[in-house]
Amino acid sequence: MSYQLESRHLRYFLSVAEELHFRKAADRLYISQPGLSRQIKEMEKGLGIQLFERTNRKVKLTKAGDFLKIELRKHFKTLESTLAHAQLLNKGLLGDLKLGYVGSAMEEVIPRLMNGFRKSHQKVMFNLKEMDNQDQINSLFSNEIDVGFVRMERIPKGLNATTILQEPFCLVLPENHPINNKNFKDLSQLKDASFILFDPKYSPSYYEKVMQIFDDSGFTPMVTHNTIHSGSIYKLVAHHFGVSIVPRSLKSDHLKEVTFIELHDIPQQTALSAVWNENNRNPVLDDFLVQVQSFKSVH
Amino acid sequence: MSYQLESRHLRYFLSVAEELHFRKAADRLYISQPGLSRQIKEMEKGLGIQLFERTNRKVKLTKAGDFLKIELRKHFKTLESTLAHAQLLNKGLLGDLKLGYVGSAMEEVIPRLMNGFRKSHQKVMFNLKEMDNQDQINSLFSNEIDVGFVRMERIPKGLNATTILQEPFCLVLPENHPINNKNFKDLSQLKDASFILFDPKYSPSYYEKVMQIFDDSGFTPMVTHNTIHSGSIYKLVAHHFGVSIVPRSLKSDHLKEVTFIELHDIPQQTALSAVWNENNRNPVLDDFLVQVQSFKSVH
DNA sequence: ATGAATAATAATCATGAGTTATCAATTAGA
DNA sequence: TCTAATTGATAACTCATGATTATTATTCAT
Repeated sequence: MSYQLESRHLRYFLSVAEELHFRKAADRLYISQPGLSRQIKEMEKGLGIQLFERTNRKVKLTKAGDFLKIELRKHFKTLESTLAHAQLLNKGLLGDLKLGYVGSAMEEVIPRLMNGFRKSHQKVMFNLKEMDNQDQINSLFSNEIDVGFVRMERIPKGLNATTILQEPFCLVLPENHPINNKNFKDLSQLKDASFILFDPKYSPSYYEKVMQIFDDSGFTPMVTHNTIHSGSIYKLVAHHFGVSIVPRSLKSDHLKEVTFIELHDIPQQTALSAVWNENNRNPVLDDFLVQVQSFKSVH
Repeated sequence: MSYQLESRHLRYFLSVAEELHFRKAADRLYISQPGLSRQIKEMEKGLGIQLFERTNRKVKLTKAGDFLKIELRKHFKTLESTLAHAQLLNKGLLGDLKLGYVGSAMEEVIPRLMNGFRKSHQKVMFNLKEMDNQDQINSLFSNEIDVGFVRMERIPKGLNATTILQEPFCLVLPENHPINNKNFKDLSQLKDASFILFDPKYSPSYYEKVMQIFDDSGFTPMVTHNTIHSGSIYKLVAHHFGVSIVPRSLKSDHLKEVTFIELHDIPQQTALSAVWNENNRNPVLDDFLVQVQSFKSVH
């Protein structure tokens, strides 16, 4: 264990191998010639390999030396690119980001965020998974996802959150329903209707808030169907299985079979929040959260 | 240029990355814990990469650190095998050896030498080329071949040589020739015969020696054909184009159409020599020359 | 609270990389 | 056949820095 080969030896060796001249190589390395000679000698002795043939006037590579020159050059090249790669990873310009989200976040928010983010982070890969609120919270604690997009009032301790959108609710009616934007006054007009709502398991606090709306309107709705997909809700509404209430971000102008009525006059709104684990050390996360902030400032 | 990454840093980093514990890693490296901490910190600062997440009680790899752990391990592995390869090259256990030779050397000598040599040097590749004497000498000086097998008296200065075989000449006669082993007395019996001899250009000194034999026998032969291939000589002799004289090593018992008569009673013999450039630094050469010496001691 | 575990800091030491000065051997030119 | 120039190796010494010891700060377990 008396000798340890260091990168320095390899660098020095390559310099001499390229110059085939100790003085010139030493100049190039900004060290003195005797120091270089000593290091090369030590390397030769340590490896048990004759690297150069010195004829007191000429320096020549041996077969082993010539082989090493070629191989070690490759070696430094790959080391260099490995380090460059690690630096990108460190800066968060390379890596992956795992997102969980409730379906409505995929309508607008996530595509927009990703679009802005990839301008500066082309090499970051996104892993996307639709999940209910509670699964997102669990996955955030176990670091299975980096950011969650949830609809919930109170974020558990240990997680950080920021509100992305604050939006009113929308009533969803079939196209030719007697109530429309013109004659709609308040929700009590629908106290006898069947309601199709998001599954309370998907987001209990969201469900609770919707129920508050009915409370304020003085009736308890007849909930006939539950689902977690807005598309399913619209289909059921179109086929007269009932009416529904959804966040405005799920409103779509492309649908002919259903109409939307925004509920401006009630105090309830629903918020979409981005949530993350404060101990998450994924370097990509920091940059992504900056993107989230700039998204908020625009909307 | 203030910071230089050394192998030491990489070794230390790998140790910590594997133990995830500075004390244990330091023990494994036979250095003190503070020294290790300093080196890692220096490496992190130098590369501008956060390698570990230290929470004062736990050490954890960052994404970049985890990536580097994997890559640098590979790195050391390849470096190791590169050095091992170079060591083999240095010892002459790996590499190539270029041989030039006159045709007769391929009958017995070269196959035998190669056979013995490959027992200890399986990985050495031979490059074989039949050449006339002068081409071999030139190729030795220009290092196009490492060893030559020639038939010549005086080896040029700058080359080393050793005699491998000293052998008598053989008369070559067609099968049913009036002269045979029984009634042969001396060469003057063939003073009226046609002779087929090796081309003097192929080996002038060899040719000169054969001519001395005729001189001593008191006649000048009628040389009707020249060739450089013993096989051609035998064919021509078999078809009664003439008789010939060849080195004993070209005698073959498998040939039915020609007979051989060894010329014991004349002073001339012919020598096969191995020749090499004394400045040749091919490490395989040294070991091969040892093989040549041991071949001589057996014959 | 208390004590054990762990990494970081501070101050000091000592190894060995690097320096200067010189030599020995070879080559080139007068 | 002398120099003079070139080039790598040696010897002695300097000093930068890697490593050590002693200590602190923090956290975790009891």
